[in-house]
Amino acid sequence: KWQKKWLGEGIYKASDASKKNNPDAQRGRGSDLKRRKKYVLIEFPYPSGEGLHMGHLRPYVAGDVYSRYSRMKGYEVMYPIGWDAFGLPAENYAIKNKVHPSVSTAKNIANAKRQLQSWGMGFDWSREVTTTDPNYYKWTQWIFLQFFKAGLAYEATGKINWCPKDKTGLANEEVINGHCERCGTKVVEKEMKQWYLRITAYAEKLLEGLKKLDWPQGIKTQQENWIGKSVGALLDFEIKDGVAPTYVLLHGYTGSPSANFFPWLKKELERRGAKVYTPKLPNSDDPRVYDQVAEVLKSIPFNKNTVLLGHSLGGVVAMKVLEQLKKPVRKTILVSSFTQNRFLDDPFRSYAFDWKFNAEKIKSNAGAIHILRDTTDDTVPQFQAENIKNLIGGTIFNFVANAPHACAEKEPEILRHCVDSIQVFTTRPDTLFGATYVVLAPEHPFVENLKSQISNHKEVEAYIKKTKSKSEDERLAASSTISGQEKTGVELKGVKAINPATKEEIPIFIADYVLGTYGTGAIMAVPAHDERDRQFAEKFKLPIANKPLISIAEAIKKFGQSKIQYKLRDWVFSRQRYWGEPIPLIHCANCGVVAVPEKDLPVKLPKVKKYEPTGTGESPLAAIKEWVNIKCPQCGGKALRETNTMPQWAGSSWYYLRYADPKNKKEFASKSLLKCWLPVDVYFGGMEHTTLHLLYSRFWHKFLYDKKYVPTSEPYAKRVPHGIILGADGEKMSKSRGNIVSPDEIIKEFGADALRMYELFLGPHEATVSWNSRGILGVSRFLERVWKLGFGFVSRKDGVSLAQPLARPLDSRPHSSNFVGDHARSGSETLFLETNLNHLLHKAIKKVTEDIESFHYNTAISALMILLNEMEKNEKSIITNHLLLFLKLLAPFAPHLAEELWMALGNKESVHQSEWPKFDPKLIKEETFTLIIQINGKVRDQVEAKIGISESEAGKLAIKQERMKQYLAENKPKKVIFVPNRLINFVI
RNA sequence: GGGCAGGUGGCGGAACUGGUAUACGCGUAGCGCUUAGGACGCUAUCCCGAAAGGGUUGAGGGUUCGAGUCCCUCCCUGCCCACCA
Repeated sequence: KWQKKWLGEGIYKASDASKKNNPDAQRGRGSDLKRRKKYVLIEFPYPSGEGLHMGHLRPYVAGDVYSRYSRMKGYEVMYPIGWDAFGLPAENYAIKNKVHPSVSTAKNIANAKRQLQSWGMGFDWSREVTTTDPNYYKWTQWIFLQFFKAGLAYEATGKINWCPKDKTGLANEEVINGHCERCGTKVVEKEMKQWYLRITAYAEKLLEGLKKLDWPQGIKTQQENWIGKSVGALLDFEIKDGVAPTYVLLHGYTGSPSANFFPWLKKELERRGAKVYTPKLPNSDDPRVYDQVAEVLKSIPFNKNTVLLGHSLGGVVAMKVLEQLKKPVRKTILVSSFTQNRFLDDPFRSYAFDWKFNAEKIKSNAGAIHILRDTTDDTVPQFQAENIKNLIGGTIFNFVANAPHACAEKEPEILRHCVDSIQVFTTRPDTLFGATYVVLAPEHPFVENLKSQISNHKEVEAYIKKTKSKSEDERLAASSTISGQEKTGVELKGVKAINPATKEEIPIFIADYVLGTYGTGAIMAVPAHDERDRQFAEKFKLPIANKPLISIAEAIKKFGQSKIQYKLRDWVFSRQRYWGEPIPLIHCANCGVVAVPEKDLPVKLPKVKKYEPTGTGESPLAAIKEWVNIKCPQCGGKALRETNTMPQWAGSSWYYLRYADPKNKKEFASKSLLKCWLPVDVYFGGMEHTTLHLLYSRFWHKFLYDKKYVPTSEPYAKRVPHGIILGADGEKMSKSRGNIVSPDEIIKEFGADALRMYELFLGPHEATVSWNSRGILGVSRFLERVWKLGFGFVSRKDGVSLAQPLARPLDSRPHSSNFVGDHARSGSETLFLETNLNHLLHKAIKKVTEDIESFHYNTAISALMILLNEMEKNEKSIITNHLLLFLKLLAPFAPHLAEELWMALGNKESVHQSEWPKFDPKLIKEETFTLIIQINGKVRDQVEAKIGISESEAGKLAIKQERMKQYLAENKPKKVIFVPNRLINFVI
């Protein structure tokens, strides 16, 4: 009854002050209030086929109580709700049952909505949003394009976490102990081209912003650790004989020896004593291969110690040169090169070029082949690296160039491949003198790099193979017993590194205790200072040199560069699945990657026949030719749509912004409304989102803030996390355990008020609790007693007997006591009792108010129970006002019962629109207190005393007590401690 | 191994900046009301003891007139991270 009425009257609608276009204006009720809004947020649910469960109930009830309370306090409250409706389950359901996800999603939403309303949730339904609604994801795509335009969304080839069951790539944050966060399947590594969001660019801001947030320290620390900032240095350990005597550097199409990284690289190599040739290739704007090759062969002497480097088309020239050589060179480095006529940035004149290669000849002359691929290359397609490898072999090295297509002035990564050196990251550059060996991660490119020089190459290969085949479980087992576990590794024989400080030659190892994904994948080992290095050194009988430290600044200045390293990785942002927001980009053969123009947003998901992921790394969208094939919006030429979709985290990264302005068609939300509502004042949610949603949405928000689209630097001012609800057996609720308690069933049996109150009464909000089905009887009885007290009072007062609308049959016999109506009362005795009740009520007002504000709902309910016990004892002296106050305190917790009784007492306006009571300090003041009398700190007696009693009076009063005689008759107290209004302690 | 949160009756849990440990509820027992009841009401319920009294907050030590609360050592549980140089 009340749920319908509340919904009909829209009592939970948050009104926008901005309609008056004046967000700072006085709002809400109460004349002393200024800018009083409360934005209360809960994590919007995923509408699954199973419906909402206890896990949803906890934060939602907490948020509901808090918003009802805040509304009564006079705040303009926004407590919105929506649906995080993209995601795998809907898609998997579609695969199985051939039902379009939008159909099942709509059904599930309707069901969840019914549930939420039956729980008595006071959401503002007029602001409902759904992430799968094109009107919503239009803006998700729009925000993505802002990232893209800012260079914070990029496509790169790299190893990513791949879930074989869900057949999709995962973000780092979605991998839990090597398993898929969603389905629990073991995650494998897969090399794929993926879209990334450059969250690492915001690492420092995300860290900095935490400081001023009113979040629990534990949550902040977790985010800090996840971002994992380390301040240290990059140091280069050159390899003995790592510098070749001769270098030949070949520039690319339209290039010259004075462009890009060439001058810098030449200088660096010459500084190391090498001879460097950087020929100017003829006709570089209209290159004819044989002219260029002839020029190189004519002017440069090649020998077995030559390193040949070609950038871009220079790489093609290099290959052609190799076809002609008589003897092999030492090494060939191909930077951003290719084997097909596939320049993307210019109509390249191909007629003059010969795209047939003598692969065998090149292979035999090239020496070690390094194929350097800039993963951000926008000129040469990424797959060209594979083309080269297929043609002539060699190793692909991925790196992020300082400018796309390696066009920056300095590209140290290229230098590193010219001069054989190992770069390490360390937080202790001051211990450099004590570095007695170097350790590489097994996947470190160096091993391939110096293959020919490593004498025990077979042994090394075997070790690498072994570590790669180690299962996740084995790795976990190894790492969980770190201290006891023997470290493994293999020395790379035949090569040595040079400690830049001592100039000593030191051995190089590979070992799996060094991670390929952190820092540079290589460390300098200082066994004297590092426990892990010491363990390793002891096992392999390596020297442990206790050398003096140098200053960090000096070490960095002389031997390297300072470096701040984060554990945080860029966010893998593409998924090879159907049911997600299409990434709004277009691949054009001429223009490269082009953003879908804003006017064409949203890029709607097309209808498909098959939802199955292909498993090849392409989304099912790739199969829809008529959707994929499109004209390039820039040049009008043939182009293809990006077929990857966004991860589920996309829609939830900004939904709280949309709530401020859910119907807006021109922008994702108007600035004035954002200014009106932001930031979210209280955000209720689970611990499991600490390093996922909470981090992602802070990142989006900070980006939007930098672009001046949102008015605050942080989205959520306060975070209130909650513990999980376990089954009665203390285990996680699950179908297989059969310990699931459904909120819907509880409502059927006990009603929504009992469900809500018991959930809150179970324990502290942040604690893990078990659902004990019997325990709900406690709050259920409490509510029935409230009912009896209230209706007994009303029927007595009005002389009518009222129907009993409770589902549970109540005792039909008349209540044992006799109520006295307001008007029938008189006399000093009842007045005294009335005052006493006032005292108790006002104490409860104080307690309940404070407890709600600190989210100690369990003790707030306990205070209500104590109050009810007292009111029942004094029920003859209850007046209407007492009951009204009580109902107000009860209203946030048990909104239905409170409303029923409230209306029965003759009110016209809902209790939820009434004003939260203030306690009167005068009424709370106690006149007496229990003076505790202690001997040597042990309680021996107690006596009632007046508040404010002095020490000497208290002493006299205490000594008078009968029981004190045995202690104080013979001994004079050595010392007396008096705590005013509390205790007196005699030390004897 | 690291970080965070904890360890209080038969159970869920209270206890403000050190000041009556066990609030509130569940369960249990007795009584009342009942044809009966797993409904309702009343009473009792940390342990030992007939009582006086004594003991008790994971274990042990310390500071203090006084410690569940502060300090040290150790044990255990949950969550998160995990060889991050």
